[in-house]
Amino acid sequence: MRPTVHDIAAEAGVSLATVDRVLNNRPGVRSVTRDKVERAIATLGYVRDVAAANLAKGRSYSLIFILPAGENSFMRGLEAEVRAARARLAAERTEIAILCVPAFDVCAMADALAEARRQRPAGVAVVAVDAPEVAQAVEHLREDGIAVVTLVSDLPGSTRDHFAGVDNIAAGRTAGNLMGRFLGDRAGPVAVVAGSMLVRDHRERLEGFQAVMRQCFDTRLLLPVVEGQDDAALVEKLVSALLERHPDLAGIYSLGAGNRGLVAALEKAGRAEAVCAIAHELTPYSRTALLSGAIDVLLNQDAGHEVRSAIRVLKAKADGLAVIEAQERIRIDIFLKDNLPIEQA
Amino acid sequence: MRPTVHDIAAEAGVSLATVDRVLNNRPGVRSVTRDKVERAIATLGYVRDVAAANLAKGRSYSLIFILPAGENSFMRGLEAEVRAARARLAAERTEIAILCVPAFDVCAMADALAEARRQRPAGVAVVAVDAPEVAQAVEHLREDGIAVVTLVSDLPGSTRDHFAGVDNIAAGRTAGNLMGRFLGDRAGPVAVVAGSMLVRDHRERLEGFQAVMRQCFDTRLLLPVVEGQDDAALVEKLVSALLERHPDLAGIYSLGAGNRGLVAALEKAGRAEAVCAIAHELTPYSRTALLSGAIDVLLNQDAGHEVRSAIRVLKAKADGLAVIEAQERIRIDIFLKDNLPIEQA
DNA sequence: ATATTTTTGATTTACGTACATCAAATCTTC
DNA sequence: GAAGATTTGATGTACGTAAATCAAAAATAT
Repeated sequence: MRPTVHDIAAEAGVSLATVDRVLNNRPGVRSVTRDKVERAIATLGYVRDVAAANLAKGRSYSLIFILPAGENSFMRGLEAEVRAARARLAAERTEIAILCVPAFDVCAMADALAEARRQRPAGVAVVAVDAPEVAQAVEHLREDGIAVVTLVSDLPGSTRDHFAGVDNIAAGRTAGNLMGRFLGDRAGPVAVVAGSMLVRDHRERLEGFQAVMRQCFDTRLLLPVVEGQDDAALVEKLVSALLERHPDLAGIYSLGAGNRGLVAALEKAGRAEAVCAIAHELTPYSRTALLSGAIDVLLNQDAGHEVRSAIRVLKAKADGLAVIEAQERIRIDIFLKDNLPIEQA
Repeated sequence: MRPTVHDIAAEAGVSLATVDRVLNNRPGVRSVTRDKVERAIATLGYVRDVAAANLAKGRSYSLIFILPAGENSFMRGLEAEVRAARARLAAERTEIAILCVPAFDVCAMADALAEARRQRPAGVAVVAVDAPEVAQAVEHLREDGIAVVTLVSDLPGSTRDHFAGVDNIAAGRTAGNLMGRFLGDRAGPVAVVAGSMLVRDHRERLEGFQAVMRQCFDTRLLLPVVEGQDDAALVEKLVSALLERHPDLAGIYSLGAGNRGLVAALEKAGRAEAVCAIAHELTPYSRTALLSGAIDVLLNQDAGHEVRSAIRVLKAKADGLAVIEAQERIRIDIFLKDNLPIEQA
């Protein structure tokens, strides 16, 4: 049987009230007495029952998630994961509210953060737009003792408690390594399609990709980056142009969204097989393209993991507890058609 | 404020006792009354506070982990993860005991399972040896209503509740795909080093690897499998022989343990760079080899994830709850030197 | 209508911890 | 050794649910 506070009191030869004073370090205990109690705790191996403690304290966690609106598949998947987590955590004194704001809109995001602050939650998770106004709004939250976690996209200039997302430089490097090795001695240049260089993730992926290509595959010609604004139609136009201009194009690294356009362009040109395509994020579209061979490798961040990690960290930070960094590291998934997880309904 | 059972009683116009009868489906409630209560639950959006319920019930989970003894790096890492989880879960009414049994010893494992059964835990997690006696012992546990999860290595002939591990056929296919593409047009045969064909994981990895090589890279000569018994010294000897016999050896897939031997052989022959090596499990040794270039790709299963997943599933099964399959799927990590996680102390 | 069974209400205790109050005991200090 | 301050004990209530008891009410059977 696990020891309780009563057992500690008996073992230490003090009253329950004194044990309580020691456990919750309240004043009015002589150090000799405190020692006695602490020794009893150690010998009996007492650990506080957090469930009972939270019940007694009436502790509950209210969290707010701020996500970009719009029809980005990945972001909608992320939202679905937040909703799933909310349903599960309803039974565990944790309430989650979701705020959707227009994508890439600095003012809207700052406003949403201010609104979140007004609601005085225990913590806020935000897919951050990398702007000073947003960093400023995060500071205000932190000043009010609200835990803040950035999700997917970080905000390095701020004092956010934690970033729940992948190392995008490493992701870019990985893409570079795979591209270089997959192409081997095959001739032809490599193109990079980004969403926008204004977004931190994309800049970092590009940086990593270019670094590896320069370092390890320096004979390979790297074409200038084109920006598709994460828009499928624009991406298709740009990639079609690339394919036309470079009949010997060997590979394409698509580090943003809009993969539908990439695949459409490749297939219309009849070069889906010939060109080695590496893209990001597993969505219904990219899954199909991977299986058909139009895309060769998909790099992915698991939205479910990111959301669950963000929640764990927010709760821990709200209670002033340490987080296990190793457990909260979000890994870069590499999917080939052979290790694609079964599609879920 | 979240509604409580009292609120339900008030809303439904019945007593607390009746609400309790409905919630815990005890007998003695007319269906009309039951409906009233259920409607109140729905309208107020009541969800049972599991922490309070478990406290009241005095519910606690005792789990037993059965792991192979020996100096296998991966298994010791797994044990460390179990210990870490035990320390964390002590505060959450979950007690974990660890039983180590000699590796690959069918009798010892059956005995351990019988011993576990005697202790009447809520659940048992076991790194299963694939043998009928073990499956039989698992049946006995299940008959006693004890939840059973296989860990890392499955036991398909049994009625275990769940398998917490990776799809090893997919892992083998992934290795095959990467090997084929990394080698490209380079000439030379590919060798496979297994631990033992008596172990299910290894058989499955081999099956997947061979299938992809035959299917997609059929011009590549695949040498007959050699078995290194997961022993570094033996692996070194076998790989050295392979290197000598095949001066044009292009690649090696090591699907078992003993990577120290693999790397030693490659380095002594001065062919660490030239030969494309794909191996399994991230350990301090394999990490070094990946960074030095001796190993080109590491496939890994995250022991921490597997342990935490096993615990979640065991608790859910013990309570007769459903598990979220998507959340419990253990992914195959693919590590290149570029996406290797920071080493933890 | 009465007897019998079934359903419901009212109330209490318990789980392990937090927190508050007030009295009693023990220390300081002069 | 008395006055004051500090430390400790005893006790009660609360959190939200589970589970039990016994009485009261309502339904059903005779």
